[in-house]
Amino acid sequence: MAEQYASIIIDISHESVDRVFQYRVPEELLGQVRIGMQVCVPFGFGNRSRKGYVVELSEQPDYDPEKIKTILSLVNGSVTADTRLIELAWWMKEQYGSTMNQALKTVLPVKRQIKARNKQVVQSLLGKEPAKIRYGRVALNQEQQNIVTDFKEQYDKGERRPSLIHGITGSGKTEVYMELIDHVLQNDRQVIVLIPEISLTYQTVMRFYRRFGEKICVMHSRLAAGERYDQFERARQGKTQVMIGARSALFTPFPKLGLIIMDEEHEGAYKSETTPRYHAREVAQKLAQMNDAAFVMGSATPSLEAYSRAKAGIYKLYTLGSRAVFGSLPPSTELVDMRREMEEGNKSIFSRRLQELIGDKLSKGEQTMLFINRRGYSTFVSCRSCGQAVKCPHCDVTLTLHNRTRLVCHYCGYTISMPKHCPECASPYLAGFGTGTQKIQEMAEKLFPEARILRMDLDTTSKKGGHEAILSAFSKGEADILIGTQMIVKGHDFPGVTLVGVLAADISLYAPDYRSAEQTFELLVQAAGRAGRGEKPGTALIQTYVPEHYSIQAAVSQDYEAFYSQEMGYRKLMAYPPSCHMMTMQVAGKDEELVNHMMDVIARSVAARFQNQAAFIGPVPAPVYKVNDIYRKILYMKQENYDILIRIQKYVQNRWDETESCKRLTIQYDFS
DNA sequence: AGCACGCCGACT
DNA sequence: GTCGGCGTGCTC
Repeated sequence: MAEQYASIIIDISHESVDRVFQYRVPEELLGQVRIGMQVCVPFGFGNRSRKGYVVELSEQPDYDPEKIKTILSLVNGSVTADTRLIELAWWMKEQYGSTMNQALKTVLPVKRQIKARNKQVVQSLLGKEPAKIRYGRVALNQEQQNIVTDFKEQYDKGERRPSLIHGITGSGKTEVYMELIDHVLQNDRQVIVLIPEISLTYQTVMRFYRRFGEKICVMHSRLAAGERYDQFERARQGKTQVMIGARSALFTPFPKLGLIIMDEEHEGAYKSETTPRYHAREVAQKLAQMNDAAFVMGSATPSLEAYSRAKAGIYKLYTLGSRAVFGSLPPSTELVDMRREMEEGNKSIFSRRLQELIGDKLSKGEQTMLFINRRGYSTFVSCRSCGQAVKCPHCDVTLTLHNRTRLVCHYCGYTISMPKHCPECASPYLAGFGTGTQKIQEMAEKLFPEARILRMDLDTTSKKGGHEAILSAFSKGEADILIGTQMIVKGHDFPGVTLVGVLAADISLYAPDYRSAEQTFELLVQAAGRAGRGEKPGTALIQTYVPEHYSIQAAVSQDYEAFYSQEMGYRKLMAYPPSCHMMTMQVAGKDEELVNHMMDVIARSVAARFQNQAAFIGPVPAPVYKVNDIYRKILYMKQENYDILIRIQKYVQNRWDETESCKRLTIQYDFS
C-alpha cells in the first residue's frame, strides 16, 4: 500500500485552527484510519498530543512533506455523532461534487465565537405560552392506527426500509408522525423532524410543543450561527430529544438518532441552493442508513422521485385516504374555463361563478382564500407606441409594477418610480399588463366593498412580524378574504375557510422547467386542500385558460394516480428525472464573453471525452440569462447511471476549476 | 487553544 | 545589564 496522508481537523474550538492539517498515516495504522474517525496527533511546538477528526484521505501530501508529522494513535470507541457527520460530509462531497470544505461547512455548524448563554429558543418562539398545556392524544382513525401499528412492528424488528405516507390534505399525517416519534423516544433514541421552511410557523411548532414539551427544540433559519451551535450542543448533550426544523436540522448531532421524519416531502425548499446542492430527501436517507434509523416521508402530492421509488418497492407505501377531522370531507372542486368567460363578455379576472361564490360566503360569514401565484400589481409595463416592455438594467427580466407607483425587479430588487414616459421612445402611453396580488386586492375591494380583505405576499410580510400578524388576524376571523401568493397555501390550517379560489392556475405551467406540470398540480391540490378544513364543507374553484391540461384535470378530480401516470409517461419519453438522472452545469460570471467562451470550451471537451456516455443538451443561456449583472450559461447532461454524471463532474472540476480563466467565473453543478 | 517570539519598564 | 509584561502569530 502506498503512503497515506490524512487531513485532520484539530479538536480545538478556535477560528485560527478551524482548518485542516495534514498528517502521515503510520504503517501500522494503514487501512485502519477512516474518514470521520478520531485520532491523536502531535500539535504545535511542544508536539502536545491533541485529538482530531480525519476528514479526508489522500495518497499525495498537499504540504511540505518535511514538515508533516505522523498520527500517534486512534482514539478508541471514537464513533460519535461528529464521526458520522464527517462521514456524511464525505458522502455529500462525492454525491454532489463539492469540495470537502464546502461539505464540512454545511454539516458541522460554525462554532460559537461569543460565549453568551442564550435561553431555550423554543421559549422565545412560543412567547408566554404556559408549558403545561399538553393535549391528551387525539384518537386516531383506523387508517392512521394501521400505519402506526405497522411502523412500530417494523421498527422493533429492525426493518429500516424508508416509508412514504401518501395522505390527502387534512388526513392527519402530523398525528401519525407524533405517534411514531413517541415510539422511538420510548426506545431512548432521538428524532429529527424536517419541515419546509415556509411552514416553519407558530402553528406547526405549537402542535409539536404541546405534545412533546421540553423535549423538542426548534431550528429556525433566522437563528444566528452561534445560537444554532448552542441548539446542536443541547442535542449532543442529550438535553433535547426531538429537533424540528428546515433541511439543516438534518445535521443535529444526536448521540443515537432513531427516526427522521420529512413532512411535505415534495417541497422544493428541501433542495439546497448553495454548494453542495443536496436534496434533504437523499441526505436523510443516507443519514438514516448510517445510524440504523427509520426514515418516514409524508405528502399529499409526493414528488415523482419518491412515488416512483414507492412503486418500485424501494420505499414502503402507506396511504391515508380520508380526512381526520370527524365529518370533514375533501373539498368539492370546480373548474372555470376563462376562455369561455371571455367569449361571453366577462373580461374580469374574477369569473362570474367565483363572484357568486364569494358573495355567498360573505353572506354566510364564512371565509375565502384567493390565490394567485404572482405578486405586485401588474406583471410588466410596456409602451403602447413602440411595444417595448420596461426591463431591469441588471437582469434579463421585465420590471413588475407595484402599488401603481414603483417598478420593481423581482430578481435583484432594483426599484424605480413608475416613469411618465417610455424610456425607449418617450411616448407617454405606458400601460401595465398582467395581474398580481395587489391588483386582485384592488378589484376585490371594488367588487365586494363590504368585505374585509387582507393580502399576504412577500411585500406585506417582509416587515418583521408581518407574517404572523396577517395569519393570526385571518384565523381570528378579522377578515373575510385573504389574498396571497404560494405562502398562503402551504402549511396553514384555517378551519373557517370554505372557499378557495385559484385565479390563474396556468401561470406555473409555463415555467421553463420540466417540473412545471408537477408544480402546478401540487399547488392546485394543496390550494384546494385549504378549503373545508373544519366541519363545514369546502369548495375549491380553479380558473384556467387550459382546462384540458392533465395537471389541471387531475387536480380537479383530486386524482394523484392519474397525474402520476401521465407525468411519469412524459418524463420517460423525454428522459427527464426520475426516469433518468440529470446534471446541470452552470457557468456564470460578469464577463459575458468569457462566460460564453469557457462554456463552449468545456462543453466541447466534455462532449468529446464522454461522447457516447451521456446525452448533452446545450450549452444554452439560463432561463434568466442575466441576473444582477451576472451572465449564466447552462449545459444539461442526462444519463441513467448517476456515477457517470459524477465522473463527468469530476473531470470538469479537475480540469478547469483551478485555471486562470475560471477564477473570474463560477461553475456550479446540480444533480437530480 | 496554547505556546513562542518580541520589544519596553523596575529589579538583583 | 536582565527578568518579565502580554501583544502578535503560528501550528501539518
